[in-house]
Parts: sequence; C-alpha cells; structure tokens
Amino acid sequence: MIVIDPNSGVPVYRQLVEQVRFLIASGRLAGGDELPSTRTLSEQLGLNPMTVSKAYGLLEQDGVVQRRPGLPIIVAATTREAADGARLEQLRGLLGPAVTGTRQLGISTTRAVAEFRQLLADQTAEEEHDR
Amino acid sequence: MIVIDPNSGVPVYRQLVEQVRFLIASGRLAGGDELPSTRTLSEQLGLNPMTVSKAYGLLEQDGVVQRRPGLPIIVAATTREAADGARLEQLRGLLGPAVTGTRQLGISTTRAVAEFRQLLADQTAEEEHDR
DNA sequence: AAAGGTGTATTTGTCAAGTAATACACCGTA
DNA sequence: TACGGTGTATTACTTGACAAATACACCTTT
Repeated sequence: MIVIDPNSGVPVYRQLVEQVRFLIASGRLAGGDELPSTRTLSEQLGLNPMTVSKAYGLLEQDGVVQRRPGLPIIVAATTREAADGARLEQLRGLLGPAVTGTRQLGISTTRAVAEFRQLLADQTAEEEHDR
Repeated sequence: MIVIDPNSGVPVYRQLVEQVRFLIASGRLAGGDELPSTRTLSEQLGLNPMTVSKAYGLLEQDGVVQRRPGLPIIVAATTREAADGARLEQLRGLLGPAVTGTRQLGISTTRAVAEFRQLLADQTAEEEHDR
C-alpha cells in the first residue's frame, strides 16, 4: 500500500507524508481509520519507527491526523465545509508563484491555463498506470 | 537586479541560478549580454566568488550561458522557438507544486483550473488599476 | 612583460538534515 | 498487576550539501 524509494533523493519521512496525504485525499483512508502502527510500518519498509513517527507528527501539525497517547493514530474527521475553505486557501498559496511568473514571463492566460490542465492530466494518467 | 535571501532555506547558488534563468527567459537579459562578473556580483551580494561561479556553471550545463576562458560569461544565443520552450519550461516548474498539491488536497482538475484562471484574472485587474 | 581584469579547480571547514538506538510513558485487556 | 500493544522524547551518529579560502590559468591592454 505504501512504497518507499530510499534512493530517490526525497527524504523517506517526506515520502511517507506525501503518500499518506494522498491516500486520504483519494478516499482510500477515511476519517476515523487507523494508520498502520509505527512499528508495523517501519518493519515492513525496513525503517526505524522514529522515522515513521516523524512523518506522522507532520501530518498531525497539518491537522489531517489525530494523536492519542498510547493509542493508534487515526485519520481526523473532516467537516467538509470547514476543510474546503482551508484547502482552497492552500491551493491559492501554491498557485501564487505560478501566477506572478506567468505575467513576468509574458505568457497569456489561456496558454498558462492550458499548460496547468495538461500537467494535471499527465499526473492523473501516471496514477492510473500505477494500479 | 538580483536579490538573495540567505535565510530562505533555498541554497544561495540555487537562488542565483533561478533568478538568472528567469531574467533570460523573461527577456531582461538577451543573447550576447554579459553576466555580472563573479567578483562584482559576489561583492555586491556579500558572497564568495566561488558561489557565484558554481551557479554560472550550472547555467552553462543547461546551455543558457557560455563560458570562455579569461573572459566574461555571456548569455547564449537562442532561437525564438527555443526561447519559447524555455519560458514554458519555467512555467511548468512554477506549476509543479500546485499540481501535486491539487492531488494531495483532493481537489478536482476543473476546480483547480478555475481557481488558477481566477487568480490570473485578479492580477490582471490589479495591474489595470495601477495605471 | 606587467597589470588588472576575467573565471575556476581544489581544498577545507561547518553545519544541518536525516536516520537510527535507546529508553520511556501511555492504553486496553486478561 | 502483568502483558503486549500503541507512540515518542531524547540522544547520538553519519553524511552530504553548502559555502568560503586559497591559489592558479587565461585574456586584454598598456
């Protein structure tokens, strides 16, 4: 379910964060579901439990996950409306550089939008391919 | 013309590469123009000449710049098509984070694209307003 | 040839990121 | 309370990236 590439240059704990985030966003993990225990997952991937714990910690900071002392970590229950606003805000933040860049590079809105759509499509295709 | 933030987390030499590349892509530096000398620029920014040289080296590997022993470095001559390609490449780089973010946040392609278009429109409006 | 400019190969030092080891605290259930 | 499960605070180690120091080679002009 989770796959790590230790030679990708991307730190392991970051890969974990990304993948869990994606599992949640795509609905494969729902609110209330337990994440794999740090020991289970670390053993399965040949890592140290602390590495997994670090990743889980970051996920908690983002509020996508909930920690309870002594108990498994669960996916945070997400009230749709509240979360939607925050997510759009995050997306706007990520789009900021692209927006100013588009202008400074003298690229037309149509062209830029087309490019964005294309990139999104490409990535979706990759994900399909993984299954 | 070039601004460095030593506390941004992004290594200085990388900031240099990005900014020069952008200056070229946006046409503020044209083919044949000389880059600021390593000593001049490094002094101006409070860096070591080698740091600047490292950045220039990467730019040469990408073919956007030309080195000649003992002489200033110049911007490589480029065809219109190549320049267009480079600009799109820049844009793709800026869009990268937004693309992965869209997926991890579970936002639909349509929604993300709409948001992007909106932001672009907003900015255009601001520019009008500035005049 | 000398001077003052260009860039850089090589070496060195520093420092933070990433990961792992260790040991501990909490929880639920028998 | 004892056990086997959960997560983690703290510490330590390793490694690579980054940046600077040093010294050198090349070019043009005088």
